[in-house]
Order: sequence, then C-alpha cells, then structure tokens
Amino acid sequence: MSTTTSSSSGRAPRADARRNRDHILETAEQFFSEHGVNGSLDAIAKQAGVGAGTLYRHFPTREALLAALLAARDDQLRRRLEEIRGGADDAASALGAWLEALSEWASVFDGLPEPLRAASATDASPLGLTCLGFITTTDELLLNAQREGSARPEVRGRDLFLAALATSWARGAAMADESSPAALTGLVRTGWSV
Amino acid sequence: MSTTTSSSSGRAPRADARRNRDHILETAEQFFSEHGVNGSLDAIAKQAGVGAGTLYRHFPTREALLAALLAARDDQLRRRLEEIRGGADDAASALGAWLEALSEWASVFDGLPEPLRAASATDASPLGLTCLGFITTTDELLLNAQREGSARPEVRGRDLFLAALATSWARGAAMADESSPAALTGLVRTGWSV
Amino acid sequence: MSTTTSSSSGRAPRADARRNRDHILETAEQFFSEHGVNGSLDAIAKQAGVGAGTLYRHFPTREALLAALLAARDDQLRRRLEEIRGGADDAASALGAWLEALSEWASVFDGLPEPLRAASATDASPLGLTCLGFITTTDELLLNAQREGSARPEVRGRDLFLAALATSWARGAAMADESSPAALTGLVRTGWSV
Amino acid sequence: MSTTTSSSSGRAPRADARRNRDHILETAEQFFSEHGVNGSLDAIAKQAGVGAGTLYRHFPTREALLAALLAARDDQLRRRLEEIRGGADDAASALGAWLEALSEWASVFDGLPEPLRAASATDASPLGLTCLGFITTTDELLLNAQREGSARPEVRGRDLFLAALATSWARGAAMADESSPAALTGLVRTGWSV
DNA sequence: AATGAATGAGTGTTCATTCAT
DNA sequence: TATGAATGAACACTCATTCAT
Repeated sequence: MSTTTSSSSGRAPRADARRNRDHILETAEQFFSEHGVNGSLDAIAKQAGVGAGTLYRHFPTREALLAALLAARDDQLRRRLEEIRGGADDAASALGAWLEALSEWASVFDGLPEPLRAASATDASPLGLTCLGFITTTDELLLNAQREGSARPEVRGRDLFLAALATSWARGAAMADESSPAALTGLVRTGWSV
Repeated sequence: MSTTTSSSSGRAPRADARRNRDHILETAEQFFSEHGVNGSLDAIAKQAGVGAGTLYRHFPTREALLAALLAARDDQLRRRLEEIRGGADDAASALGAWLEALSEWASVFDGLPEPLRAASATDASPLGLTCLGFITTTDELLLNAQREGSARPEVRGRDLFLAALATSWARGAAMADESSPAALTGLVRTGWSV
Repeated sequence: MSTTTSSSSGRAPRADARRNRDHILETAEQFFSEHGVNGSLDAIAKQAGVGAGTLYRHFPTREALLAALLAARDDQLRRRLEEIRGGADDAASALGAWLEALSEWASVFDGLPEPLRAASATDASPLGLTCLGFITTTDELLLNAQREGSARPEVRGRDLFLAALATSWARGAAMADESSPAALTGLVRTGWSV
Repeated sequence: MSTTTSSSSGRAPRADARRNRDHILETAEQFFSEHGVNGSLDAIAKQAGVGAGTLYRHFPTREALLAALLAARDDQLRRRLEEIRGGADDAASALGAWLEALSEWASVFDGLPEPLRAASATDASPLGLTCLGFITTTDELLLNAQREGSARPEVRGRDLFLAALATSWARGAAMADESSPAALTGLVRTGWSV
C-alpha cells in the first residue's frame, strides 16, 4: 500500500522503476543461488543490466536486498504453514513440520543462515521483521503443542527458530555426511538423552 | 621442558624463529579475539612487527594459523576432559559437560565455528585433524552414556560435535537474548518434545 | 571528429571519465618509457592520481593498457604507411621501409616485443588484433613485391612481422654495438648467404 | 679440470660442497626445463634440499646459475661443432648447421634467449664469456664462408649470433604457427629479397 | 530516476636477498 | 661452511559504497 501511493502522480515514471526492481530481484535470486549470499553486488547490478547506483537506490544494503528476496518467498512459506495447520494430526507434528519448513527456507542460499541470525537479534531491520514474524508463528505452534502436553514448557519459540537456523547452517556448503541434517533435526526434537 | 632444551635437532638455531612464531601466535590470538577470525592477516603481521612473508612462512594459510592457535588451547580442553572424566557422577553428565566445553572452545573467536565446520568435513587439514580428535572423544563419551542407557542409541558423536559447533554459532556476535545459548544446549540434550 | 562531439550517446557524462582515461594513458606512456612494459600498474595508477580500481576499470589487464597505448600510435604508423606507399619507387623498397617502421614501432617501450609476440599468436586479444592488422598490411606489401619479382615467393607476411619484432627484441635494453639493429634488418632482407 | 685443482688442500671439506653444487645444478636444470629461466630460485633450493643461502653461496646471481648450467652443455655444443666441421661439404653449410645448433642451444629453457642477449652485450659476466666464445666460433665459420665466397662480406659473427638468439626467442612459448622457426632461419640465411 | 565512473583500502601471496646462528 | 628464518616491498586484483552527471 504505502509503496505504491506516495510520490507524484503519473503512470510512466514508476513503470520502468518497477521493472528494474523486479529484474534486479530475479537476477539476485539467481546469483545468490549460484554464488551464495556474499556474492558481489556489483556483479548482480551488471548482470541485471543496471548501474550499481540503481541497485543501491532500490536496496540500500545487502540485507535489504536479501529481505526483499525472502519477502517474495514469504508467500510460499506461509502457504506451507496453512498446509501444515490444516493437515497435521496433532500440534507436535505440526510444530515439527514447521521447523523443517523453516530450516529449508533458510537453506535456499548458501550463507543465508548467518545474516538471518544476525537480523533476528534486532527488530529494526526489514530482515529482522521477517524473522520476527516467523518467530511469532513458531511461538503459536509451540504454544499449541505445549497446551497439548507434547512440548516441554520451558522451550521458547525464539530458541526453536534459532535451532532451525543452526540446522541450516550446519548443512553448510560441503557436508561429507549426508545424514547429518536429519540427525540434527532429530536431535533438536528429542535430544540425545533418554 | 621440551621447549627449553635444544635436544635432538643439533644446533637449534630456532631461537629467534621460535620467538617470532610465538609472538605471531600471541598477536593473532589477541587480534582474532578483537576482530574475529576473518581479521586481516597483514594487519596481524604488522602488529607483530614481522614481515608478511614471515607470517606466511610459519602459517601458510589462515587455517594453519587458526589450527596452531587452537592447538595451544588443546591442552586446556584436554585437561578439562580429564576433569570431567574424573568428576562426573555418570556418563550422561560427563557427556553433557564435554559438549558444553566443546561449545565454549568453539566460541573463543568470533566466526570460529564456520571454519571448524568446514574443516570437520575433511581430514586433510590440520584443523580437520583437530576436529576429528574431538569427534572421537565425543564418540567415546557418547558410547559410555549409551551403554549406561542414558543416551539414545541412534545418536552419533559427529552429530553431537556438529551440534556443539552450531550452538556456538548461534551465540554469534550480537545476541539480544542472553538465555539462548543455554536454551540451545538444553534443546540438544532433551529436545523440545516430551 | 567523432571524439569531440557528444553525438549519439545521449548525455555524454564521460567528461571526467575521458579525462581520467587520457591521463592514465599519458602516465602509462611515460611510465612504460622509463621502466619498460613490466612496470607496476599500481604505480601508474598512483602517479596518475587515480585509484587502482579506476585503472582496472578502464584497462582490465596489462595487455589492454598496452593495446590502448599502441592504438594511439596506430595512427602514426598508418600515416607512415601512406607515406611509404606514396613515396616508394618500387615494391621492394616499400616493404623494406615498412619493416623498419614496424621494428621502430615495437621498440617504443622496453620489453614490448615480448607481449607483441605472445599476442600475435592469437586473435582473441586487443593486442592480437592490432598485430593481425599489421600482419595483413605486411602481407599486402609483400605480395606486391612478390608480383614485382623482388621478393622470394615462399616468404609469408607473418614471418616478416615476426622478424621485425625479433629485430626490435634484439635491440633490447643494453646494446653494446650500435650497428647491430641495422645489421639485423639487413640480414633479414638479404640474408647472409650469397 | 681447472675447478678441482684450486684453493687449499684437504679431501673432505670439498666433498659435500661439491655434491651440493652438483645437486643444485641437476635440480636447476630440471626446474628451468619445466618452469623456464624465471622460475623461483627459492623453489630450486628447496627442491635440491639445501638452504637458500647455500644456493647463493655457490651461485650469487641467477645469471651465474644459468652460466654454470650452460657450461655443462658447452661440451655438447662443442662436440656438435666438431661434427659440423668434420662433416660439412662446404663452409656455407657448416655455418648454416652451426647457426641452427646455436638456435637450439638457446632454446633449452623457456626465456633463455633474453639473459643471453643481455649478457652478450658485456664481457664482464660468466654468461657473457660463454656467449663471447660462441661468437668467436661463429666468426671463424663465417670467415671460412666469406673466403669461400658463399657469405656476404659485410656480415659479422656477432650479428649472426644475435640472429640465432632472436630466432630462438621468436619460437617462444606459444607459437601458433609451427613453420615459423624454420621460416625465420631461412630468412636469416637468404633474406626475403631476391 | 538512473547511470556508471571513481574510490582506495584491502586481499592473499611471492621472492630475491640478507644475516644471525 | 651451511643453514633457513626473516625481510618487506611488490604484485595483480576486488568490491562496497559514493557521487557527479
């Protein structure tokens, strides 16, 4: 709402700006997929066929670009959430499925968990807000499970969110052992102690 | 003892070499403490008062420097292991204490968990060997606990090591919430599900 | 003509870019004259009063810089070609004069023959294209001489170009014997055998 | 012969020095063959298993090392000379064969022609002396041919030596055109003009 | 609104040579 | 006599960010 209304009036001026923005996003998506989130912004601008300044106008920081990129995926994750909410037999399996979805979400780009963790500590950045939203969601699902008696009462949504991030992080670039991600997810769910 | 005697090598002309090496290590320790493991190697050399080439002679890669730095701390960690082995009432609490020790060990420098994770996938690097050693130790303690019946049988030492690293990682630079590290450690121990 | 008018491109905001580029070229010209073609690019940037990045933006490789430098001299050499074409009595003396001009051209900077030889093996680099152009010219003049019956039929333009380069190379930095260059040129023309 | 007699008296001291020297030479030969004459001296020392200082004691400059290396090949070239002297039908073909031998000699290592040319301008260096010897030889063969009437009287041995070097240089690392070396040799012999 | 040139500190790394041992 | 550690300037090249046009 707020982004479309502001400024002046006419039709044309915004048209190509929008086009530029979208094209940058597409390019960045591809680029981050290939080179990880630390890929050169200059290279993205060049590949998108825009000047570096243009990229910076739209996304003043790398984080802002990342946030915009993830916002586009928000819908996906939220749809997944609805699926989970609709389909899960109990609150515990809903929470489990959600944590796995989160972990996958944080694995789209190499190196993504790092800025997510950094952002999740604040609520002042666009990325931080995104994280906050998902933490809240996690809290809701967790609360359900706790009410149901299937989740420990001392656990907090923020911790689970962080754990999902950490699981993504551990996957990392080169993982010698394919079974580790699942093992970690299991660990977070049931712990190692009997 | 061994460091002061000239012992086997013959002339032992390493007097200043040793001094330099040690001084570089001290400087690097301080530097990494302040600026994280990605601090400038050139700056370390400069601050240590040696040429860049000298640093590179002793430590051809950043990883090698890191490994040497951690090797100096190995003793500490191993001593801690003996303490744990001697003092723990049962295998489960020994394992728990060891994982916490590991997690602290990986937290000395900002950004340390990252190269550790990367190295732990291989056994070809000095850092990788260090990791491997600790994974083995973890395996031993875990096995004890599993025999005791206090640890889940499907868990592997490698996963726990990775989890300890991930816990360190999650602590990260800016942690708004002080209780998170402990929460994560607990999560890894008992999981969130009842 | 084309360089002074803003003509097609629209805004022509390259005022300072152009200035920088030109200044870099001037500096490089002087620098290469003094220190040979292997002089430090960083030093050139510094002396030109621009950042290293600026130099690299304009000339991504040493070869590119060299090519640009020589392009500025292309005109000179081409004018000389016209003179030769206009003034020579016969095709043989035209070819001889051209080969001498080539040899001088390749002697402007110390060490220039080396990259020229390397480049003349390919047509993929800017420098290679420059060389290729001159090889073609040599071929034309040679063909004339061959038609005239004053040049051996088995000789090829590429060989003569290479010979001119080699003559430049032989001049080298320290030439104790002043008469050698001319001697070599003569050798290439008439050979040593009767 | 001359190298073994000089200096003091005893047996032992010189034994390992000699061994070192020889081993360095062998290593350098191999190294220069693989990496060209600009290969790292440090690497040679390391590969030879001696300290850098030892290498420098024996061969204070790169040129000195090169000269020693070539001295070992001198014999070969001189033997070739005897063959030529004995086997050639006339002075012209002897000279031609010798020039080819020279050109091959200067092609053993990548980049060798360059220091040879530099050295051949002086008589103050070991390499310069080597060159001088070959220039003299060239002069003798040339004189024979001139007496025979099969070589131009104005040509000098130094020029032919330089031309042989230049031919080697033109071969260079990457030669797209295989026929060029022969073409250049031919050019030097008969020239391009009829 | 967009451009893309400019910045310039920063990166890891190499190497011929000297010198303390 | 030999060692090899130390030197430290030099190298090419990158990139996030600013700013004149």
